[in-house]
Amino acid sequence: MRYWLMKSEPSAFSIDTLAALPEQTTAWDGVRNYQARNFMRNQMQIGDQVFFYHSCCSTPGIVGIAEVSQLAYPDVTQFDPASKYYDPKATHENPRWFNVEIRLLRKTRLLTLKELRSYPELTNMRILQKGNRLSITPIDPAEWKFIMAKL
DNA sequence: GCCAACGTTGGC
DNA sequence: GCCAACGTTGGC
Repeated sequence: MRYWLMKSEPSAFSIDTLAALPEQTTAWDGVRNYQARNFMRNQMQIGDQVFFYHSCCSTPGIVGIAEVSQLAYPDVTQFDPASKYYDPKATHENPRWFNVEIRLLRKTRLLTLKELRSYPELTNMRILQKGNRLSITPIDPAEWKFIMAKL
């Protein structure tokens, strides 16, 4: 089993949006970055654990724990001309973009980016590196354990 | 709103 | 295959 961190902008889709859904499950669609896609398509397994992270907000940080509840399948928004995630180069025969589904396990306190930066144990985290923009990043098991103990 | 960093596109 | 231009991300 692997561990991940997945970013979402709360103005678009927050932890509370997820919590309010009937099954507390959502398709992680709209990812248009090849590295992030490859993580979902090639590596994510059902049961993988996920930190849900709020980015692009006044206080970015980890706000919840989720798990992968469905393996990757073609992202339906790439075929929808009305969607802002529409990709004219994608076809049903040869889809470009994939998404997993995740289910909320629980909300947590807000563990801020600032606090993450304060722990020497976490200095190698991808999300703390300068210039990092990747919306899905793997988390080291030791880092996962360390963060869990702080939540 | 600013700006640095990064990814993607497209001309050559 | 290179690289400049452009668009996007995301912290501050």
